[in-house]
Amino acid sequence: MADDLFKALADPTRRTILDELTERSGQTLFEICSRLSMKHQLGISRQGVSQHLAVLEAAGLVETRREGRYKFHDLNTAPLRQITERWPVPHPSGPEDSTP
Amino acid sequence: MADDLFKALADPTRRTILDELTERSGQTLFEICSRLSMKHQLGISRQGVSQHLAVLEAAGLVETRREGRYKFHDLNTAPLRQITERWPVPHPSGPEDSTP
DNA sequence: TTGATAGGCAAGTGAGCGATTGCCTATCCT
DNA sequence: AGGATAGGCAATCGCTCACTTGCCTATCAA
Repeated sequence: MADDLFKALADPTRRTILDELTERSGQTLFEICSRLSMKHQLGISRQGVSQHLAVLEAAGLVETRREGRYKFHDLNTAPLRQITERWPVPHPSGPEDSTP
Repeated sequence: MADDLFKALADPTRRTILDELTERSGQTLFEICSRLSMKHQLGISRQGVSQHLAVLEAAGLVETRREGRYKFHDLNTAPLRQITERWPVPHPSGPEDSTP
């Protein structure tokens, strides 16, 4: 359950994929591949990205829909709510509270 | 940076430790060891727990203070805020939205 | 000081994971 | 039909990581 979620977040490449889908949801595998190598200088194979997407999907962070030969990947951040529900985070409560 | 945070959350034992510290902050290593084996049936060595605590501390999720021969471990959930700041989570917006 | 308690350091081992490679299927265009 | 595009499956390799074992240091009580 939660295991899948945290495992999915554990990899930096997967987190970058989430960043890309945050910026633009509904991308195909090839689009994501291009972005990773262009914007992030990530030299990774198409299958590598595909496997990452599978892990993200297992965690519920990515949902997919097929249209013809295209498969679009949509972001779903809802599972992240589990985290702050499990370990309540105190309010920022006004100005920054730097620890002197 | 964020790497330490997600790596720390990736392990189920470490998440259980966070649960225990949520319930009762300021425990010592031995207290945490006892709780893990008692309440959670986790057969893990003291050094194992110690290493986990070090990882959690590197992530900023646990802060420590020494008093004599005791070292107390306090929970700090503030780093978790990064997560929902990075990938905004939509409001539950009223009643539960179960996916039928 | 001796013994007991609380914790730390370091090396070794086994399993899981990220990544690649090679080949295969499905859809679209001409 | 044929080629090109978009994606999937499976086996393999290397490396990180969790965990253990063994020994060492520091604080407190008798």
